[in-house]
Amino acid sequence: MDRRITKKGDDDTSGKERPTLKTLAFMTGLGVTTVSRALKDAPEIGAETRRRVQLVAKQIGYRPNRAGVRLRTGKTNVISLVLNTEHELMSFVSDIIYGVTEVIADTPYHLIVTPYSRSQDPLDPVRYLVETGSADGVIISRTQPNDPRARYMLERGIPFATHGRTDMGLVHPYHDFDNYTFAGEAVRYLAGRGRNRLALVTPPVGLTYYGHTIAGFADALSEVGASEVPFNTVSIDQSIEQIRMRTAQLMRRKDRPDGFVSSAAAATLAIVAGIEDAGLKLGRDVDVVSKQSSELLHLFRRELLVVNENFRLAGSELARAVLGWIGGADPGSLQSLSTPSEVLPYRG
Amino acid sequence: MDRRITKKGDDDTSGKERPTLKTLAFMTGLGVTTVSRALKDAPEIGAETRRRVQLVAKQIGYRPNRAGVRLRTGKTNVISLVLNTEHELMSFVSDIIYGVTEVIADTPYHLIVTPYSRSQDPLDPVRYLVETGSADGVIISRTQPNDPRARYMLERGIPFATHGRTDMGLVHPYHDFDNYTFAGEAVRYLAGRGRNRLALVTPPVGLTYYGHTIAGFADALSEVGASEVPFNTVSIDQSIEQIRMRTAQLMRRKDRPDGFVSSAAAATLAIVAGIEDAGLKLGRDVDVVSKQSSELLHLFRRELLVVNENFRLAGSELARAVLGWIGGADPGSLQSLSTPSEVLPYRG
DNA sequence: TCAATATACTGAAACGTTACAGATTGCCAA
DNA sequence: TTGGCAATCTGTAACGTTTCAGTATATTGA
Repeated sequence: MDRRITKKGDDDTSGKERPTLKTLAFMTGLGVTTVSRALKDAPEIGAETRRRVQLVAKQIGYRPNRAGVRLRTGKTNVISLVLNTEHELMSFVSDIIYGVTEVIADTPYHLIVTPYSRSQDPLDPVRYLVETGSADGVIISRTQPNDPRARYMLERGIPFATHGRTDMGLVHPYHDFDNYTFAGEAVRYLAGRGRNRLALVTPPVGLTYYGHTIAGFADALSEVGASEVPFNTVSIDQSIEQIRMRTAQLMRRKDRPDGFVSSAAAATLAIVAGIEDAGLKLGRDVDVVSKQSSELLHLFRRELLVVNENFRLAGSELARAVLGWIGGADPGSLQSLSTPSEVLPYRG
Repeated sequence: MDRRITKKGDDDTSGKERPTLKTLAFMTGLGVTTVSRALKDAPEIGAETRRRVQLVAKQIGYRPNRAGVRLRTGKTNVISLVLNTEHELMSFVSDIIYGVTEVIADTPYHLIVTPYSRSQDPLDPVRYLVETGSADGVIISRTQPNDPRARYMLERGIPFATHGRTDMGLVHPYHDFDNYTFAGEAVRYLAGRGRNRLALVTPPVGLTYYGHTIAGFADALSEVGASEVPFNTVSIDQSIEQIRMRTAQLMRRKDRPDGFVSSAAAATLAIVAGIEDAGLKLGRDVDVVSKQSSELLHLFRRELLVVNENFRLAGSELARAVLGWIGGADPGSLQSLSTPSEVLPYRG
């Protein structure tokens, strides 16, 4: 069945059909080739012709057919955001998405979301995208120091950006939050309040920023002369209940910490619940510094100390980076690091 | 510049190139037409040929080229989720996305996210999608009783599903949470605890579920003989600070409410903050029943009373609905309503 | 036996775009 | 005048798919 409504004749300018190059060619009396080139400012088209074509195109609202372009050139005008469906339950995903869409709004690009589940190899969705040529650029998160996805995409020459850095001696665009500084500042702040037995709620083991975080934590600890209370059984991608229970256990011991540094807001809620389960009071018995991506923690407990991480910004930076690489920029110049805010106590 | 690496000859089965129908045709010794039809189980293809083609296709990992299909047939294999970038900051967006992706995972469909900002006409992105033929199906939220987007898509004959119902006498797929029942149950529960001066934190005025919510609230109020404390200056898409401030003002008045029904978790945080700003205590001076989409409110204050709304389910249902309509099902049969959980107090 | 018919397959055209290899025109130098 | 060249423009083919209108072969009916 043919979708077209008008009959086979080529010369219809009449109907409701979407205009194509052929339509423009007919209206201007030029050939489709000329029209095509005029629209992309090719040099061998006369200045007046060019203006004329572009005017008509604007008037009738011509938009290139994506399928045509994609079939002919391989260019999809698609950026794919690859997301883990299990871990990234947490809200910040929508912030990243909005950050990305903000940047690509004025471009011909579309954003497609490519999910994968815990059980899958994280490489699967990336391989799919590359093999089927479904995107011009890819954004991945949950980046690892030695990340097979980044390695694969570098090999295959497809532009991408990672949320978080790698450590493979390979250069590619990324955006990262400076978690080394975050953890360090958190420790220094707690030390400033006289806390000196600190526990760290780490990012997921294996991700690059896990390393950054524990390094910042450890370095600052020795700098200020505080000590670490090991809390290795907990990381932020565990369930709320797990974290809460483990925290309560920890806080009932005599050698309990008097300060926490938490890498995620959701985990912080659980930490606080655990602290209170153990009958202790936030701000008196223990202080908690936590990252957050929306301004909610101070509503939760005003004693909490927060550092803001802006995921919408991350999304924007990542989008800019991929687009930059697609546009031919040097990958090494498309790396950005976001500096943590100061540690912020509640200000009434 | 030609993308292809191998030379012009048509008969390459050698290289790393992605297999096409032509490749399959060459390998099987058939024509491309036959291969095409064999792959889609057309009746005029011999049973053995069909199996042979499908086997080879599986072996070499043939996947139809989306651009080719789209150009020829107009089928995009894309579902678009249209989102407001300003209001829907709140976390549940990611849940919807994951719900959608879960359903389309085993289909050839991709999910694209089409954003629009507050300033824009909500119809704009929908018009864009339809005019450029960018999607086979659309999912919209923030549905209004008389929704121009739904009307437009019905006119243009493009399958869609709405998150929330309309009230235009037109039939189309939707998924909705039963907010009438939610508000009613909340009132009854509060009345059961002896609360009889209740305030409602409404959904955004103008959306369909605003009406459902206030109706459920009002009906239950008169049923149990409680009275409403007007709180019209507040709705859930206001800023945290606004809600908090207004709540504090309200709670300092002598005719303050002794119960709240809140339509969103984020607003509830602000409500509680406002209550406490006024020096009152949750559970003693006032009770709050709130919807939530993740299990966080009980961590926040255990005195809170919650009702769960599952947005991941909503995403799945919406996706199923659009796919169903695309697949030719009766739109009227693709409507679903999700029943609220009971009101849940904290259970240690 | 012959025509009608069913079965299994096929080439060509088209969707909208861009790259390639011309074609046409005018102008200038020799 | 003529050859050469630059400036503009154009037709054809190709990307991978599906549909249309066949063709070739076997099967059936009388």
